[in-house]
Amino acid sequence: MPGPIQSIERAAAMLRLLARGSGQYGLAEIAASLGLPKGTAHGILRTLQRVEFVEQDQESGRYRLGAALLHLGTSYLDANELRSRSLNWADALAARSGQEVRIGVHHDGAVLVVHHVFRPDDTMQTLGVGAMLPLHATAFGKVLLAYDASLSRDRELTSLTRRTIVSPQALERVLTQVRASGWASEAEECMPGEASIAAPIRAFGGLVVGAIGVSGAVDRICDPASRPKPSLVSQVASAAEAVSRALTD
Amino acid sequence: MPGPIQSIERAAAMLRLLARGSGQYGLAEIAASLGLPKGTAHGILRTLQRVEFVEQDQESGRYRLGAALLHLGTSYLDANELRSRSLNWADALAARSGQEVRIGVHHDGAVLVVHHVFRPDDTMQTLGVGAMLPLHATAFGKVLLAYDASLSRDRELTSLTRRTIVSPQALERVLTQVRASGWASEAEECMPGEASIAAPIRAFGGLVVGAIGVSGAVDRICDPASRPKPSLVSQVASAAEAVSRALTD
DNA sequence: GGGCAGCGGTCGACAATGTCGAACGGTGGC
DNA sequence: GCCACCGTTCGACATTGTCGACCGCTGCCC
Repeated sequence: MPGPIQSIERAAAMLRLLARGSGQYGLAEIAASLGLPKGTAHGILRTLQRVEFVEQDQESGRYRLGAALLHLGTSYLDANELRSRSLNWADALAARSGQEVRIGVHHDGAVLVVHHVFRPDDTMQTLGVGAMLPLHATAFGKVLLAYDASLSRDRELTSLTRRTIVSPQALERVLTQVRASGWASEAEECMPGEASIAAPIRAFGGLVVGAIGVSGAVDRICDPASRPKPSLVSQVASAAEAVSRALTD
Repeated sequence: MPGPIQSIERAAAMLRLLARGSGQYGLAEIAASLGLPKGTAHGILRTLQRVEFVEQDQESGRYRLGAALLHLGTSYLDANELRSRSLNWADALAARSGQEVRIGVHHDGAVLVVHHVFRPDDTMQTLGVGAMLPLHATAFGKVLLAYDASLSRDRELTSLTRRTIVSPQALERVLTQVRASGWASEAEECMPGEASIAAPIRAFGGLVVGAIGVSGAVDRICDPASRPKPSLVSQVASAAEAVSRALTD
């Protein structure tokens, strides 16, 4: 069996690099980061620019991601069956709970948000779709970790707040609890002052393909002892079951 | 000067194809659409799948866009300076006008929406960012056409509603009017019952780099004679000027 | 003001890769 | 049950992508 096409893999690596950090890199930086000669990197960038996957800043000469990717990303969402079948339930959960709602899937060692409903009364809206959230420090991520044995657990657990779980043993205990209860939560493990609750979305045969849940200020999501509010847990679990049924019809 | 890298161009064409229509295609369809032998198309798809730009449905064997593209699309937005500098003004325009607001740039013969603010009281939110809108039948598109001589005008003008402008001469007269007034509008030219108003966002030297505007039900955007409401025109023009100033600071 | 380092970019020799025709097993429709 | 067409594999080889050497330009430092 022949291997993958080298120049396409290199182009993809280049795009991933441009999606990180400052989002703008010079030719020499890109070449160095990917271990490629400048001539090679330049040839790939010239082609990516021609297909509008990359743009070059006229003044600084630096490269960044191009507009064509936005359309491809949106098209991915439009065709994403999990998302299209979950939309109504997600909106209903937002309306009933009064909290912001997300649907996430596992992608590249993180939670990729494929749908995001704002809190109905928020005016400063930020685009949550496309964001990558940590697996170990969000309720969404804990759900995905709990039910997907293929996900790597030997990745180092980064401390994001004072409450982030960084011990693999402690995380494993939490995941056992998630499997027992059928939902996950976290309070101020990802961001200070913020909490989340999530439950698994299952496809045929019970396979977990995503997570749906709510998040927001910790005093809206949890009681004063930082425990998730039972009414919210119930609403999230119901929404997850409804979405799962929609997926298997 | 050597040409572009063929396999990267082919991969990009494949991704663009998968962004169209049903969003799911078989190998033979993809090969036929791009005029490639099946073996060639398969090699490219295998690599795109490996880098998660493409997924294959297990049951049908068909290919679709992959999750990695969503993250790249979002990263493009995060790094888009026009968008980041416009966010506050767009939100302010939405709050003041009570209408949904979009910011668009020209991309691939259409208007690419890079920011979208929902009407504050809408509950059924659809993701407008990443959508491609027609140039000739939206206020956003007319603004971009009016001020960008490089945009092709010999593309056939598709009729979308009974009111769509399909005559190049009629469109040119409208664009002359847009340049004279400094803003554009349309009522039911793109979608029945919908109207929009937009104004140009200028960078250094007056170069038009995008358009900002409002859209919604025609009776909210226009008077009973289908003319745009002067108060909305004024608000859109003010927001466009404010964004333009933010871009040149 | 001059020199130098490092930038983005170009070009062509050639080694390595990507191409693609032929063949395969599987599936669905008639 | 047969056939057409699917996705997939494989290997010969022609073509392409690689990349070292070199370029002009710019900014910084002495």
